[in-house]
Amino acid sequence: MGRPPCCDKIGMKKGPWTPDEDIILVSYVQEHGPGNWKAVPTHTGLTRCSKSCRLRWTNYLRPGIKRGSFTDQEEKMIIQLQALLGNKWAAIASYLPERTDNDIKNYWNTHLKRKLKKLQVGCSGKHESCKEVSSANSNSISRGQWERRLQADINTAKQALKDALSFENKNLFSEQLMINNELISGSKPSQGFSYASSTENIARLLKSWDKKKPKSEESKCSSIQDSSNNLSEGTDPTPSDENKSGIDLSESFESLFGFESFESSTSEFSRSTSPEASYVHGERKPDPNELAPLSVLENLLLEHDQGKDFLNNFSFDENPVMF
DNA sequence: AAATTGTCCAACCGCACTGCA
DNA sequence: ATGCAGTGCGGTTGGACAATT
Repeated sequence: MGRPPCCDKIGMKKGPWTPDEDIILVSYVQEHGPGNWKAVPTHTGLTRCSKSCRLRWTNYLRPGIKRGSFTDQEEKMIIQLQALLGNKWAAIASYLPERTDNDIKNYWNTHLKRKLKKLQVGCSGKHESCKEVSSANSNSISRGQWERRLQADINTAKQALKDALSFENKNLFSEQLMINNELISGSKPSQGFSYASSTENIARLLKSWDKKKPKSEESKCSSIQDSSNNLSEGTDPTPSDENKSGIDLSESFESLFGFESFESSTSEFSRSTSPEASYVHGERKPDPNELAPLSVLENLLLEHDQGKDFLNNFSFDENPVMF
């Protein structure tokens, strides 16, 4: 089966999007909502294929996207979710609603993969877990060992998610929750809010084009702007270089955003971080089956009542990830 | 200063999945 | 049951920029 890709059509433009195109696309989505991408080129006159339009919206123009460096918490989450889910970037991204699957995938490929490899080489089999990983990598691991390792990884990841959902480790999630609550609660008209955010994205883009800044400067600028788009003023979740070097922003979030209860938190979290959250962002259709990632994991987690700080205590040395 | 190498990330490609006629 | 159309997803690429020689 199959059909020729839409991008094969003659006359379709490829390559980087211009601010003009972005504005046209955002205006269209503002008016008609996301979806029916097939109609976008014909309605807007954009010489882009529908797929390109969807991608541009999903990965760049969509409101609520956080750009800039990943926080330690995000990094840990990605590592653990990758261990649990594999390269299911969309599924992983559903737990980090501010990040696109593309972003996470890029981050994994450019940073984490290398980092983890380095660490594995670094410990060069001294550590018990390193031994296992290296032997697994060289295919000399027995099936039993492999299964135990796999089970351990799954348990580890389950624990991570459980802790992530727990009251004690609410920091990262309170941040996400706050953002999504804003979207969900309808404190502002959902479309108006969302697309206003998009307009800001465009404004940012135009600004950077105007200035013709070097790319690095531009992205720094983007981070700042996006942070202000996504969060209350004065709470920049994007780690600057200083933040990377140890300043924990989660505390400031904790002080700013209280939690009602574990139940309400988790249910909110479920809504906010499951693919449905993406729907709120205007990215996807609501699909009952898409509840799967978090619901299944939640069920898994609820089966086990063992609890321990995982995310906060996670270290690469102790938790090598196979890939 | 110029050339080379490395890094990052937006965008593309192609397959898979789903819904519909 | 079948084929088509639309969309989602993961892998890959290419260009811009940064760092190094």
